[in-house]
Amino acid sequence: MPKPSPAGELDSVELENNLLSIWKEEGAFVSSITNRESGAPFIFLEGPPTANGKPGIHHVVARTYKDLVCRWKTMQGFRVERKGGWDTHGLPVEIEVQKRLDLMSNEQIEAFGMQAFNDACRESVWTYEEAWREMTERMAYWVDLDNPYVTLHNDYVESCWWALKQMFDSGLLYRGYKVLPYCPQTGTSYSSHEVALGYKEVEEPSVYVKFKLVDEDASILAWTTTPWTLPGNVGLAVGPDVTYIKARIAKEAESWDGSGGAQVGEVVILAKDLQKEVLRHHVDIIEEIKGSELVGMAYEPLFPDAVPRGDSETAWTVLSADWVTTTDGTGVVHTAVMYGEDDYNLGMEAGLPAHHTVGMDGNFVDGTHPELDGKYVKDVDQTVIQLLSQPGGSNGKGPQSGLLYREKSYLHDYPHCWRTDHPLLYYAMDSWFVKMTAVKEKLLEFNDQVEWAPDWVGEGRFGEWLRNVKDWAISRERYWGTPLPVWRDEDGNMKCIGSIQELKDEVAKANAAGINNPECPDDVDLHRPVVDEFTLLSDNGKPMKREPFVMDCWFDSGCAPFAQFHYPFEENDKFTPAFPVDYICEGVDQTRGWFYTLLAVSTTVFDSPAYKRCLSLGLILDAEGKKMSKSRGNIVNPWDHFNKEGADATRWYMVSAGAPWMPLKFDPNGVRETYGKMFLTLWNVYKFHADYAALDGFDPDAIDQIPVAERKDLDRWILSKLSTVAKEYHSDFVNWNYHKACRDLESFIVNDISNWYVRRSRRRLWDEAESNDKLSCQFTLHELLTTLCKLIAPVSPFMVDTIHRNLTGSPVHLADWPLGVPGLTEGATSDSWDEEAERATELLPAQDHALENLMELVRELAEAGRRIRIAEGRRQRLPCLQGWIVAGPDVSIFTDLLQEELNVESINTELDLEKFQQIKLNPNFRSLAPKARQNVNQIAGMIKSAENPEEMYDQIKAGGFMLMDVEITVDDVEIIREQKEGYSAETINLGQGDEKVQVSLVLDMQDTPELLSKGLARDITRRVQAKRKELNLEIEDTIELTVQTKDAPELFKSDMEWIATETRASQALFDSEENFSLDFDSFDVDGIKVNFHVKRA
RNA sequence: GCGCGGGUAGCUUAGUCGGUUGGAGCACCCGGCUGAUAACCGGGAGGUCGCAGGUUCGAGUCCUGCCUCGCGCACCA
Repeated sequence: MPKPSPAGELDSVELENNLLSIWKEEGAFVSSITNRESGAPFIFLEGPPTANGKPGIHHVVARTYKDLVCRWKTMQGFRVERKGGWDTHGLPVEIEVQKRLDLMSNEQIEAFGMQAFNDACRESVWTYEEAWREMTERMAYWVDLDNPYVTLHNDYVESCWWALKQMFDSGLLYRGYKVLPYCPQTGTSYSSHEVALGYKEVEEPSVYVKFKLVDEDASILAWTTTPWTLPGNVGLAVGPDVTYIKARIAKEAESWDGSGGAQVGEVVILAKDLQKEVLRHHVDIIEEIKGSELVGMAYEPLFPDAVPRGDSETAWTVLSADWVTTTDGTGVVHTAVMYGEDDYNLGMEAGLPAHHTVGMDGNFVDGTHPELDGKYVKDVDQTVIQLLSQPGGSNGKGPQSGLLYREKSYLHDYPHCWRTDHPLLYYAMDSWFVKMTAVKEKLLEFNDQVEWAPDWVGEGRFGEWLRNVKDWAISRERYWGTPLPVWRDEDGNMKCIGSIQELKDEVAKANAAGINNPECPDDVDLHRPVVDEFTLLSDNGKPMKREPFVMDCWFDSGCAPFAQFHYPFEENDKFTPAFPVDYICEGVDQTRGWFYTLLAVSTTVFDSPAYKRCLSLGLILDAEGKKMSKSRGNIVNPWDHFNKEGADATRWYMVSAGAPWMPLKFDPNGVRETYGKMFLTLWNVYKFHADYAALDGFDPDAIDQIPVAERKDLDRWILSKLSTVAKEYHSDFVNWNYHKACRDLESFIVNDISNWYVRRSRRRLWDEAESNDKLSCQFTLHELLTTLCKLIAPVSPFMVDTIHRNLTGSPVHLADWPLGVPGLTEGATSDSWDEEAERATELLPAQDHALENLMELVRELAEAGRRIRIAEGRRQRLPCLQGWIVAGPDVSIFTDLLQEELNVESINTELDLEKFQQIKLNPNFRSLAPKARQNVNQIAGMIKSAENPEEMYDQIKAGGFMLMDVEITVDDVEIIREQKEGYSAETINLGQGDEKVQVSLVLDMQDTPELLSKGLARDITRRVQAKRKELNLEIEDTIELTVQTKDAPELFKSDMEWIATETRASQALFDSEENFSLDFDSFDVDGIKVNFHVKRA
């Protein structure tokens, strides 16, 4: 190791920028990996961000946690390769481009040209790549951005195709006709995780409609919140076990809002439980009927021309469905086969006609009703209501009062398009699915194997999702994405293509059969429209066209574990040992996103989990607790902090502010605090060491190192504490409690190292002569700092690298974790994550708990002394003649230290407790309560208010002491010692339970001429030192000092000499007369005026 | 509506198995200390521990209900 050079002044931004260029020059990131060539692999997988949005502070949070775990594992000896990644497909990209090119419909895009449109998308995804790269580098997130995986690359897409083919071959990929949330504006359906992005609360008209029975003069009431689905009605569903009533309107309603109504004498049928909710008329109940008795009854279609009956026998009849409840509506569910999932399933089961009354454009198809045809469904709610309300109703077969019973506005959350805000329509359509329901048990089983942080995300939120798993709708009626590689002929024969080679072969086969295909080169672009141009040949010799869909872009990212390596087409040796991955980390919003799609793909393709550990991060909010979003304009720009406090402070703040999974309220002031407290303090501790080490030519490799056992108690104490803190820090890391680790370490640096160890050691290094004591201190600081650097490095990698390099000559990122390098041990695996703590702690200095406890007491005593002085009005610089420490453990090894801290001439241990103390008894509820039961409070009161506690305690010790028939033993009371009145003393309590210690400090308050002289000397010295600093004098400069005091206590010669030495005065003149001079400074001490003058010698 | 996680001083938060006096930091006020930094130390002020019940000798902590915020889920018609 080289000898340290002086630290210099801190400019954290400059320091970090310097390091960034050094790292770049050295290839630091790469060498941190090659350095661990022989280590066990630890596999991290980067969740790909999309670069068509600007990076914000929330990305810095996620990248910090990714980085810190990877750096930590690297230091532990693992080989941690980190490939970057970009998510480049999907609707967000298309929408962005559509906005820019003003192409707001599919027709417009196709008119513009699919190739040109996709070219624009391909370009758009890199809009902010540079910004991402700069942010990533500046924050020191070490990830390979020069060789990332990119979801739009042919290699990546080919791997996705391969995965789809695996699903296709195992029957998990299927084409279905299903009701899906569909946006007529973007012309595409959505998967459940996309739908979840767009729920909005809206108020809409809901209607109660009469369905006139064919064979009876009565109507069944049904309710719907989507009047536009009524023309498509082909059935009514009732619960077989629900009780319904047949009721006759008895008299006119008293008041009536809106349209609809009923005449006296009309008969309606609805669930008994909902009568009060629904009916606005007084009715006579004719009879009660079971739902099952209603089944099979026929009713008049509302819009007779809208849906052709076909060969359905059940159309427009009452059907039975056990999911019907009476929580809302009428207990009768209006069923429009094409516009509801339950409706569709019931319709298929019961044989209802499946006919669309609404087109893909969201408009009613011709032939529905003259007043509705061609109109957009959401625009004609009122028209539907009017048609129903007219006399006889929309079909003319209803009662004079019409077919509308009531309308009511209804407030509910309804899904909207997450890109265009357009309300989604549930719409039956062709779509492709992955049969996730078939592997549900596997999903649950694999999820159980994942170590989730926090565990409730895995068990609760994610587990819940998996238990309700639905088939994954993966096709999109869009342009920019991985094309669905399935070709289909007119008979429904299909082929799924799993590679470029296979595509080429099939194209060649088709060409041979006379189909005129465009060329299909090795680098054929695996995107639309290129792949659409190919017509393949089915086994029956018929032409097959590609199913015109692209994949849900979440499917792409779900393929990342293998597609990043172009598996199985190349780099097989890379993928196999890297799966499942060890660690992923993303925002909790990815639970249903990436966390799910990874598992979905790995389960269906590899029958395996995709990741072993998942850290799910909380959302990031602004300082007011509001979610950060572009629209609110409350996004914090990371550069505001990178350029001010630096990335170290920003990262440390984010990690220490709270548990990773808790929402983080990002407070810019918190970053400033972290900088001021943690990093400035660390720097000054380092500076203290480095400056003196440089001055003294300290050599950390010197052979005459002083063994820890031979160093001062103060040194042994701080080193012991270092071990204790480091172990705790490590174990917090293992348990994902990074916030706790960082908070404790910060407190150690500020309170223990800086405010106690360094402050108490300052004079040791001032000593210009070489001494064992000074060396002990230097070695101790050296060891402290180098260990701290290693502990801090994963979280905040900059400053500690500078420090480590200066102190040891090598970068901290190649250093070993102070608690061991299990990744390097023979036969290690990444799963030994938890086991290393045990094996490697002997690397740290020896722990001495007794010494740590003793120092704790000493520090408490020092604080108690200050409190006593304040209470007595005795200033700190005026020494006390003597002090007594009463009771407690032997603190004699720290007597000198205490004398200095307390400014007491001599500290004595006093054995005669009685002299200063009296005792008090306090009840110990924990042991008293079980036997005293309800009398505990009375007994406690008696103990507390004992007139003579000493006597009572003696009786208790003697045994058989009873209070309210309960025997009180020594365990039931706690002895509190407090000072007797009239003493300048303070009692402190330390420890808990049996280890509880009470120690008192008593200070002598008398004044003597010697004490007054010493006190005055200290005050003068302090003022002169301040003046020296004010005059910008160097530490080694000497001065000429003049001091004038009048009516002051006598200043003894020895104290004058002391002042001169302390202030480096080559000449010191003490004058008891006041000769005012303008350039003299003056101050008051205990009512005495002191004038002084400092001049550089 | 259902599920998960929060609600503790003006702000950020700790609080173990229920134990009687709920700790810190920031900010504020007073004092002290300092050749020690944006530091440090002591003291003060600041708390209906979201609300209401319950269990208990005793509840921030356990139970029930409610309010509220966030997230997730949900077309239940």
